Amino acid sequence: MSRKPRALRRRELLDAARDAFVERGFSAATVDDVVGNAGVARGTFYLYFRDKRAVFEALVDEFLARIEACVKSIDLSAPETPVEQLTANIRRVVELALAEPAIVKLALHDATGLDPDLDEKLHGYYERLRALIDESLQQGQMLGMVRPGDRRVMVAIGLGGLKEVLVDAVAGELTSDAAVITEEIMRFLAGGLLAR
Amino acid sequence: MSRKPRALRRRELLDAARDAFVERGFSAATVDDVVGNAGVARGTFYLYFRDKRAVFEALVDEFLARIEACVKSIDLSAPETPVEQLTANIRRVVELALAEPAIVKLALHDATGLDPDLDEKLHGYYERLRALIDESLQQGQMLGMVRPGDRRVMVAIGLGGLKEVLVDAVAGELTSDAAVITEEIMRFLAGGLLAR
Amino acid sequence: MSRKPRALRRRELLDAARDAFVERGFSAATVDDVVGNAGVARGTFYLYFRDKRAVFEALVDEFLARIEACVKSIDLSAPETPVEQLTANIRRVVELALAEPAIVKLALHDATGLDPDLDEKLHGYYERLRALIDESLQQGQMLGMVRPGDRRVMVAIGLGGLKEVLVDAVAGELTSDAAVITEEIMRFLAGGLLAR
Amino acid sequence: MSRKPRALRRRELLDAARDAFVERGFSAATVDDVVGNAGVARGTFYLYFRDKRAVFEALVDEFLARIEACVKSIDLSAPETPVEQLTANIRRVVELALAEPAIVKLALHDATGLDPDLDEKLHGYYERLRALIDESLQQGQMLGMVRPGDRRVMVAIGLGGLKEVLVDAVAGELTSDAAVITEEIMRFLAGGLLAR
DNA sequence: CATGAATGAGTTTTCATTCAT
DNA sequence: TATGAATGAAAACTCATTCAT
Repeated sequence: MSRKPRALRRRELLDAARDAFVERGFSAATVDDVVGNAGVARGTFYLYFRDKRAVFEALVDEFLARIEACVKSIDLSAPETPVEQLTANIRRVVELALAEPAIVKLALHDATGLDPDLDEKLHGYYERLRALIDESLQQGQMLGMVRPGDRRVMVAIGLGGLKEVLVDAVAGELTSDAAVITEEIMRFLAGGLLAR
Repeated sequence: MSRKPRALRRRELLDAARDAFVERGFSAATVDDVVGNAGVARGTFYLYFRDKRAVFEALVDEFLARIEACVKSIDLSAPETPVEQLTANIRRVVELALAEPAIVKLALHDATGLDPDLDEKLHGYYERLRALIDESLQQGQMLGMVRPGDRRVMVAIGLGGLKEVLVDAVAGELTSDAAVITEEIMRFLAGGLLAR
Repeated sequence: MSRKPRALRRRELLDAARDAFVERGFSAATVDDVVGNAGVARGTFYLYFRDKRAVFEALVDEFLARIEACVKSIDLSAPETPVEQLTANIRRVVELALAEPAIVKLALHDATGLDPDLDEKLHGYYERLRALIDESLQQGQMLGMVRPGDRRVMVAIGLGGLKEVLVDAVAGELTSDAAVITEEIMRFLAGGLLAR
Repeated sequence: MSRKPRALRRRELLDAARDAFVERGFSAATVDDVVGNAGVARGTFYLYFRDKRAVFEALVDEFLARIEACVKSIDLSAPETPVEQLTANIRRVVELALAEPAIVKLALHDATGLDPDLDEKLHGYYERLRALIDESLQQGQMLGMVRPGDRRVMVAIGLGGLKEVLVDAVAGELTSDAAVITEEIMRFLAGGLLAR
């Protein structure tokens, strides 16, 4: 009926799908739910996405691209100190997550174990993120700014901790103050949990 | 066919289900896969479990019970120091995870977003675990052994970090040496990542 | 886009449809295939044909009309003998078939069992063709040029044999020499298969 | 509901499918039509056949197997003459066709152009039948019992004629007397159509 | 005339669950 | 207890056709 520019209709379907997935979970949500939310006919969905998995993938792609855009490599020649740059990176990620709670829930919480292909894709993204962080840690270790240790384990803890914080934050179980969360994360990174 | 003690048959079905779920994911795995693995007829499954969700729940229950059994409250009057007790707790969890990789994958990776009821159950478990850790942290803070800070964020980071380490470890992306993993975790808790 | 004379556009669509139907079969071929071959938009198709069946029908009509044009009634007062006239008829049909293999495949091979209306139409054509041949046979019998016998069976064998020869010929399983095929058919009609 | 032996249920579904296909044509008939005829639930169909094409294929297989069983190789050392044996072959085929009109309609009339795989299968069957006949003709030619000529064309005419006769016969457009049809076919083979 | 976005009825297919044997 | 045939609700997906632009 209402002829819309292709990109706009696609956007509507993405948003409708996001809502449907958040509300019912990816498996339980049906294409019917999605088109119902979008207010279009069933067939229209397939004009824009091959299948249900494809929308999900597009949503995740979109979110991960935005996450990646938040993370700038540490620049030693910049006026800000490396720790300041790291803090800024984390803060941007936290702010993005708080601004897009629905997608965080989807991408970090619901996206795994649904579909082998999708898992693989997510795995690839994580690998890239891990590599990025690993590299920074290595640089930091060489400069004596990061303590020595098994970097893969360090990355895993850091990334896992960050993910859980984000998920909990958007689930409303934590403060919604990005500054507080960021500061707390930095304290963890700087000194662990134990007093000395 | 072969009349087996009820408990044994149930065990076989649980194991068969675990394998099926790990291989194909909970949604994609069919009851047929499960009974196929177990070598019994379809109807038999329903003599032991109400439905497909029930086996999954039983598996998760079982695993979480074993996790909880690993975690002993810190006893200040014990001969071991609190840090030694914490280390032992973490080490037991890591060893359990490495011994039961399939279940880790299921419980920590796939169990989420499938079914509102199940999600709630898992959430409850996590809440209990969180409360346990939170309590310990509080105690530690009062004793001056844990630095001050927003405990909920501290718990989230710690738990998230631990989960990710376990998932990565069973995925074979990390060392399989429980001692190394435990030590690395403790260093993180003790001093964060940054050198000083 | 390119405004073309109506008849030309229609011709393009007919050819595009013929190709699509030959390649994928009538049922499997989609209107999309047709307009794709023709290089026009989907809607354009419906400016020229009521529906998918209509193009098919138009193609079959066209072909049957050309077949009928090949077949001239036997004229006893003509300078050529009846057998010569019959031979010429058959030869023209064979030549047409060899010149339009795609359409032969469609009209004789695929056209059937698709749609009751279309079936009826084809049946009507065959009836007319049968009647034409039957009439000639009757005339021939009266003149003593055709042996006696159940004319309906005779027609069926002759028509079926001719169809099969044409289908096989365009399928490349027989010689493509119209003269040879025609001669062989005439020998069959003249003396059957058995030696004497 | 009504538990039946597997083979019986399968038979019922085959018969139901045959009826559905004859009534509506293969493309138009739905799995729903089939299970409706059989009086079972939709899912039951898929317990016995992979899909719609599979039942059709099974029906055609069955019919062609029966056709092949009708055709005995000509045995020169038998007490019956070769022509008598040929006549008996043809008569058996005609009788089978008259006894199973529905399947004749399907296998000879509706089966082509629906599905490339199915077409190929049918084509294979025809090839075998053709080879069988070709061989007999060759033998006959060597013995001087069959006149010389392009055997492939001869086979095509014979087979096409036979098919058309059978289709017309079961369509009620010809006599239903197997003896008459057989005799008429033999006269055609023996002497063609033209008097001499 | 031409376009192609939108429609939605119509089919196929899967699979958790039941229940007669 | 064990079996596995049967069920049927539920989804995904296709595609001929329409119609606003």
